[in-house]
Amino acid sequence: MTWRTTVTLELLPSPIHSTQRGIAPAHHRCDDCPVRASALCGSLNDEELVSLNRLGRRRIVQAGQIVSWAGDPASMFANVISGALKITALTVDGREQIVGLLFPGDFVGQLFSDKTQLTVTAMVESDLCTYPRSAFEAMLDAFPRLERTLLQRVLASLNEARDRMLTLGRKTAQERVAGFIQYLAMRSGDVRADGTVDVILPVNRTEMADYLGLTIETICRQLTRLRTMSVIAFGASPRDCRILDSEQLDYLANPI
Amino acid sequence: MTWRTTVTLELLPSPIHSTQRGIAPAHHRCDDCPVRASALCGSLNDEELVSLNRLGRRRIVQAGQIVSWAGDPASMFANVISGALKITALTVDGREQIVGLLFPGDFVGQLFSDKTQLTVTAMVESDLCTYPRSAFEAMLDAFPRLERTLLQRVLASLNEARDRMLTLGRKTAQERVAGFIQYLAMRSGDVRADGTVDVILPVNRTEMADYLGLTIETICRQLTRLRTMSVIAFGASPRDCRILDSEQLDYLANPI
DNA sequence: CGGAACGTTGAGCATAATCAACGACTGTGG
DNA sequence: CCACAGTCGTTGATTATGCTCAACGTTCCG
Repeated sequence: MTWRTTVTLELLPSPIHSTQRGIAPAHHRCDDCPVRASALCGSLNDEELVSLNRLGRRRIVQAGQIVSWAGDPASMFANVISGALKITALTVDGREQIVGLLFPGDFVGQLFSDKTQLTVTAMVESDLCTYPRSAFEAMLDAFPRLERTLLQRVLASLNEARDRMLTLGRKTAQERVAGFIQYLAMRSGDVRADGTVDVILPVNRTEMADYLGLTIETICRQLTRLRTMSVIAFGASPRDCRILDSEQLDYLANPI
Repeated sequence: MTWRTTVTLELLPSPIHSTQRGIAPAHHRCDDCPVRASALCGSLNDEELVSLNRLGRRRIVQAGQIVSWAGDPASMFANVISGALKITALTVDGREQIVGLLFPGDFVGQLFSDKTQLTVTAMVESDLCTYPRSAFEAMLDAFPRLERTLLQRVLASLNEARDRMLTLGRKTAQERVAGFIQYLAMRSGDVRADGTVDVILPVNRTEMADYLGLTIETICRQLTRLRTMSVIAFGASPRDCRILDSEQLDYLANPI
């Protein structure tokens, strides 16, 4: 049994045929929320959480479904409980750029602004904990620690956005692709006994291209190149990636 | 007297031979601060400003001088009183991307984070109102309105950063250059009686290239192209730009 | 079996980068 | 005063990187 034939996709539900349907109960318990520690709510104590609890509604969005449209009034705010979403910007003639990815613990939504130029789409079935925007803004007034945590998150997002500007403005295709795999490995890679690292790509080739400002063909060619160089290998699915040579990958992502 | 020969550079002090030297008095009056309305401090009342006043120090930085180095401990926070600065990110081999421009009323500095990967450099002689980072963070605790204003600013910067990702990842050289001139016109253009708009480019060609993710030669060729098409014209200096055909410029920036 | 979505590979092309030369302007020092 | 160096901006010739267009393979369902 080789890596190439036996490894299966575990982390991500298939985008095509998700089985779960329906809407979670209106009120849920924050106590056993899987992202309580990592989400914004982590800055609140049990007592304060009760207020939030009353406001929050669970919402399950299917793969491909749009959560928030560019140009729409920004009326919602939400925490991601599970799944994966993309934030995209579009040119008038339809070229797409993914400007951010959202995973469990991240938040969605424009605050203090009536319109958004961005679209949020679920890439796989995702579970959101949503609040009316105005109610959440009121919570920020009431709980300074919540606001401070939000500020820190937004500052971190801004730093990440600026780092991505360097990638999009100045890096070659090879550096972008190698750097993306490296970033995913750092974020959620599984280091194995022999030093190789398993990474499940959370996006398909098209999304990878839209994230890195390249075309799908260029993504494929660069991945093939990395595979030919034995820097990475693929498992059963083209989303199961194993890093064979982290040092070389780092060099390709950040040459001299 | 034609536009091409008579218009002079007014807004920006020459980057080469600035005459003013020295350091402003340690304590200044916020009352007659030129950016009081537009800077973060605008959210404070007169009484609260007294506390800030005690902490702030004026600092004049010369053109080309670095205010904050990538990798340095982030110990300073400042408001821009006058001038223009750039925030840059660098690849390991020295390619540069300008990830943000700073003008009077904007703030400089990393908060709640011990290191920064970004470098801030004065493009022309600039006047800053600086605070020790820790002291400013304490002010945020004391004055919730200050923190709220900061949060709104950072959210706006994040939106701008994401918009720039679309430019850097998906737009052509023509769209980038036309869009940049359009952006400057919207921000600080001077509309004339005949409908043309005067814009003083706050950056030289190299900085324009580093901002738009292009080379200096491509910038020149695109500007020449716009000039040949009579969409823009240049005055005495290559930084004095006049928009002759705003409609066409908009079409070139956002085709179909 | 057939269609749809996704992924890969090839051939040719176009956009922007690279390399090079030159003009305008400014300040410096002989 | 003029020669010179330095910076900035412009233009030309050539190249290369990544895009476009096209074909085809695989997988998964209906």
